[in-house]
Amino acid sequence: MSEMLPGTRIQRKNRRIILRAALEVFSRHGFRGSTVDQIAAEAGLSKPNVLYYFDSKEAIHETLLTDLLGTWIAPLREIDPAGDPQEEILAYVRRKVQMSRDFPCESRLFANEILQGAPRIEGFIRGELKTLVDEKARLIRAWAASGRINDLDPYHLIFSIWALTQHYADFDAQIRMLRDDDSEPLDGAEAHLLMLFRRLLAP
Amino acid sequence: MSEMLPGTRIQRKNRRIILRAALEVFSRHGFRGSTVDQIAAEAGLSKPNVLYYFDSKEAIHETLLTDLLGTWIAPLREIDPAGDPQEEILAYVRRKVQMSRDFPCESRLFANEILQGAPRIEGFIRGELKTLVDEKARLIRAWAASGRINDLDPYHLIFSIWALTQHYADFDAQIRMLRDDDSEPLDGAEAHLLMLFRRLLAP
DNA sequence: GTCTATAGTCTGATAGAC
DNA sequence: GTCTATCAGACTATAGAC
Repeated sequence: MSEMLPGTRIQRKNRRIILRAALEVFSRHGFRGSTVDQIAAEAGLSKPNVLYYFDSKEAIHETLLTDLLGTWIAPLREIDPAGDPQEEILAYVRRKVQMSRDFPCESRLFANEILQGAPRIEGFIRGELKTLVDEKARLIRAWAASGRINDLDPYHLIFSIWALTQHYADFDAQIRMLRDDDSEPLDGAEAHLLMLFRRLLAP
Repeated sequence: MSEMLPGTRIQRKNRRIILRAALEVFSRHGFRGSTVDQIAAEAGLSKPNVLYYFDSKEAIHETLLTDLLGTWIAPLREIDPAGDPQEEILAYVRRKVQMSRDFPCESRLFANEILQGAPRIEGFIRGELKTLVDEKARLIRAWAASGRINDLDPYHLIFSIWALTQHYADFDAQIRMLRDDDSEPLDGAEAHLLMLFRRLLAP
């Protein structure tokens, strides 16, 4: 958590500026495709100054990824076993749509990482994420067994939610080029996705 | 089309080997993140030899992208206005699943390009692809108006098909890490996706 | 056609003045 | 803390021997 690191107020502020700039750059070009120069320009600082606040380009990237993972996993964790099955899953879809709206760069940073084979977050995926996904998959299976939602493979259901919601952040460039109006694609998408999952989940 | 370029049999063969290797490398690390050294190693050739067959790293990447776009657009083009609406769309989903199965690297190459803002294929997307998508969107709207399928936004329907099918190629690394068995994720996915779209399209 | 050697450029990181 | 200057290594691309 970069907010809790020691340092003066100006130090913490500059670290935040650099992280924000680096997120913009890394999310577009990936780790290898990004340069410290680009990050510095985006942050409005000199290259040596960026490397004064972080030990290395790698350290900036690692900080971003680590900060991201907690945020990334939260919406799934919030699914409540005590709630109404259909409403809980639809609320999860809404939270994921909101994430694509509020954190498109974070979504692309994550996508870039997975596209590359997830070398830096393999531990997170096989550990924390897998434990949580397995737990929620058991919950969804139990809900299906009780007949309250359609009986479908819980893993493919979760993958479908990820695919559909993250697509609007990750493939944003393509979607905007294919649309005539300049309205936010996600506004129409939310209603579409909720309708889709309502139909899919109906017993 | 690289197959139609002039040259001896061995020249065409080496060009194919290089393109195959470059596809593997570019699809994982993006253009900037890939090196000619990596491509040469993957192809089993020396670095200068690779640059004997292609003018530059950029030229290899451009050849790959150009070759890809035709393949990429074909499944959508095949949707037949004269066919049964639901069956035509489900057949399209099947073709897209097959693409993720047969051409996962091509899918990731495309994803990498879009993530970066689609700088190299903006013309293709705004031109050829948009024309085709608009045409098929009108067709789907007409089908919905006739009451033969559920009335939904045709653009979001198409985006949903892209998101769900390509996810299994692009996020393959994550999906495999989250599964216990070593069966092909796409085998179960195809049945799941067909069920999903059958429910979504039902009038 | 394929190699070794290398030119020229870019990039990550550091030194040292202020 | 921030800058200019710069080094060391990696990278694309080419020259030239064979």
